[in-house]
Amino acid sequence: MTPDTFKDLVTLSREEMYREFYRRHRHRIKIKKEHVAVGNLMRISEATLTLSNQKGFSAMSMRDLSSASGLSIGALYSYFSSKDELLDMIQQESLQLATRVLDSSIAGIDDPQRKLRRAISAHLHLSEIMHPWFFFSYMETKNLKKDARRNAIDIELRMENVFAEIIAEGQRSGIFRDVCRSLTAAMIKALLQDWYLKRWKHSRREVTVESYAAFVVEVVESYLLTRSATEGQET
Amino acid sequence: MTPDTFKDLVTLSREEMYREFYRRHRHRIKIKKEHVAVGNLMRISEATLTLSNQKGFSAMSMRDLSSASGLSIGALYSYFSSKDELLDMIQQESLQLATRVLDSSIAGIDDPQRKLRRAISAHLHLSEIMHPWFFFSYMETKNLKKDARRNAIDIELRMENVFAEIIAEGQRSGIFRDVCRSLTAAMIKALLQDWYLKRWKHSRREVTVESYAAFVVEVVESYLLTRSATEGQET
DNA sequence: GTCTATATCTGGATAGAC
DNA sequence: GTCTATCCAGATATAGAC
Repeated sequence: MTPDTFKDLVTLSREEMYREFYRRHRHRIKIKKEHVAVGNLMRISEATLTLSNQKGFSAMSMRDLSSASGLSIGALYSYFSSKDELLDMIQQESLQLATRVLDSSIAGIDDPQRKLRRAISAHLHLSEIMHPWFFFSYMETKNLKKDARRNAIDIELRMENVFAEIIAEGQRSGIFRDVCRSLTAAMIKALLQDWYLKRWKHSRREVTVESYAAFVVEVVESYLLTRSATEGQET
Repeated sequence: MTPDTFKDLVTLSREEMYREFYRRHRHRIKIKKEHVAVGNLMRISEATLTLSNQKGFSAMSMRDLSSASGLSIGALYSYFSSKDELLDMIQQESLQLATRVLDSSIAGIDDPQRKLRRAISAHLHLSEIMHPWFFFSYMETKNLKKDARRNAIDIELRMENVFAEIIAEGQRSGIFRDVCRSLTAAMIKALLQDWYLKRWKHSRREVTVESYAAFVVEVVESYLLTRSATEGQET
């Protein structure tokens, strides 16, 4: 998957994405004209992400959000009924989108090694495009209310499990060594998360998504591939 | 380094540690009787860490802190002059302690491979004992004021650089392959951080510090060691 | 649908008694 | 050194005009 085709896959939806967002949360939103609601949801979400990622969601006041989004405080409350609900909506949306895109990115691939590479690359590219969402989701999870937090953790574990499953397939077909699947999957997740959590560091060093993806694949494969497979791999 | 000797190395200081803490920040603290100040600083810090790590520092109110620490609000302000200063004090303390312990843990070791293993193990054990401090430090960095944040980032990079240096030494002496040092060091850091950021996950899976350390070493070495060194390594 | 104005409450911080 | 009482800025949330 080249970055461009991937970017197309996701960006064509930016307009669409907020329409989906609106539809999924229609029941809590007072505004009924779709095109109005979608446009404002966009402004609200983007302002929330920017402000929260700078100083944290709970330190962002409604006044801040009002002036950054261009809507009055009163208007904001037509889109959610409390600040906590806003947190919830954004969190849910980002998790849903991530799982949906990832699942579809590996659908129909059989070869475990290709599948693993694809999953890594897709996750990195997605987090690149959706950077503010991923960062927000990670940092604010612990500030969610109990139920929502449990849900977020569930989804995170399910995503990690996608990697564990791929590794299991590779082990069954004999191309991956017999290492601990859950630790290896956790390691991959940690490396993927580091990309969006420490983006300033990587971009200061002029590391691109592609080169980072290549690096992660190299590390993971040097650990996972059986010796014979490794030798078959090399230049 | 066994866990016990390491634990001893650090825990003998819990009392001591807060005395150091007090001395380093004496200039901003109004209370002059050392034994009083040290005891209260302990209560204040521990309550702050617990509350902040649950719901975030900015969501913790002084009233929360007052009842959790057992000191009145008025008394709290004898130990710091603003909530931000409290954040600062704890952040600084945890960074200082971490660098100090890490530096000393690898001092005097020459062999790069042993040095690398030792640095990894020391970091993991330290973050295990000081878990709340590490978690706090990571999560609240972005909420610091500009100067303090820059300082925190500096220290983080310097710690990462310790790993890069070790790798460089290993490359010079020919036992490590010629891979990108900064990416590899960043990877190690990410894996070390994952240990304290996702501790609930690892402990639910009954992964111990030792087994996690062994895993990280295995992954890193399988990537870093030259083929001949690897074969020399194996069973 | 959106705004302005405002009610109500919570937060950080201080003053002064003990 | 510590506590209680209190100040007041700034927070969330609502009401009602447009």
